[in-house]
Amino acid sequence: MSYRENPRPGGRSARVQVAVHQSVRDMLATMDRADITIPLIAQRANVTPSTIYRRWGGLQELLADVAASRLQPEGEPARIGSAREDLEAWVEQYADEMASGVGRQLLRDVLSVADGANAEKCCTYTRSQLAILIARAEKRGEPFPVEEELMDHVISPIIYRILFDRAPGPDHVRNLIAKVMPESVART
Amino acid sequence: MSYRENPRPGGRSARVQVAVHQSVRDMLATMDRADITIPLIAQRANVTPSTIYRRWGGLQELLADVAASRLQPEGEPARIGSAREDLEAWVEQYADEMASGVGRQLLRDVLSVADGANAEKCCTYTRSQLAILIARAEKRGEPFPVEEELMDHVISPIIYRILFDRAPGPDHVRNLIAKVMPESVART
DNA sequence: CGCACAAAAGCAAATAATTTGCCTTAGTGA
DNA sequence: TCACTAAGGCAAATTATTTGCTTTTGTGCG
Repeated sequence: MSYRENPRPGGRSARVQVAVHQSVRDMLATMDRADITIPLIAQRANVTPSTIYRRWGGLQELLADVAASRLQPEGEPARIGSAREDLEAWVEQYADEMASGVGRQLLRDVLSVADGANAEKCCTYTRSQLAILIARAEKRGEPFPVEEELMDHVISPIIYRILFDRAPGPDHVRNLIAKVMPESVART
Repeated sequence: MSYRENPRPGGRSARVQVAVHQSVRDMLATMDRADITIPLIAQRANVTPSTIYRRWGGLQELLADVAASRLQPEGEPARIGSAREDLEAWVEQYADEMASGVGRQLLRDVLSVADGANAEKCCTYTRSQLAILIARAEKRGEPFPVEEELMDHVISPIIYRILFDRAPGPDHVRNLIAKVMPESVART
């Protein structure tokens, strides 16, 4: 009565997935999210609603799935200058993206589903971007915080504020970074 | 076509609210959340579904509302010993509650709605508990972190991990606290 | 005290979404 | 090429949601 596993690479199943995701992205971009319904998505993607219900379960799950794929980073963090500068640039962009209306909504979508798989995915994406920055610093011999510190003391505060409070300003973001950089331990 | 403002103190409106909230709590405690529907809640609360739809808008909003009220702290942080000990005890309990299945779900519910009012509420609750701890420390002349530091470097990492990753263990929580305590600035 | 008013609830019909059983189609591998 | 299987289509049945209209209930005023 319901069959959704991970689709085989090139089959019909995969095409449907792409069409449905695309349809959702289009709709998210052009209409009010409250007006998005599965029958509408299905129509635009040229599939029947029952296909979507069987594969995803419901609107929330579908939105979470789409959101997770949109939160996947598109490339490596830019190379600006020192490892620290790279980090600052990347984090600032990350914070801006997540704090934007769209970003916020993606975060909510990803979190609103009981199955934490999508949320974990997006944490993994972030870690892997940070890992790249850390590797660069190491290669160049620059002192740099470890991943855990960055996650706990830079990423977490940013996301927490975005989700529960007001988005952090650029100065605050820079401050968070300053605090975890190995040199600047001194601080009251 | 829809009338939901903040209800007058003692009226019928307030009674309905209590009944509906109660009904939701009961159901959350006894059944699978996926089986909870507005018609069921309405039946148990002895109101009609349309009342709920008009007052809350939908299931997500109602769940978010109930979740926010359940996240409200019930009393002051316990007095254990030093300000730091009080903080440790409170944070540990907080982390445990939030990391539990129920807590996690409450967080998700509160976040899953576009209107951030409920999420902000729960951030405010946390701040006010911390403020109490800070005030105690000040009164006793014990050195203590400021609110912002606690929010950014203790609460945020805990909640981030709970939402996106694995729940932090008690040792990690203690570590986070150790880092923000004014004495223990020294650390690589 | 009782009356008029307004806000919110009830009711029920109309609409829309979701679920499900059964059938068809398209990929897969022998 | 053929049989097999997983996934999609279709349509009927079920549920949830919306909405117009009516009724109830608290509130404040005379």
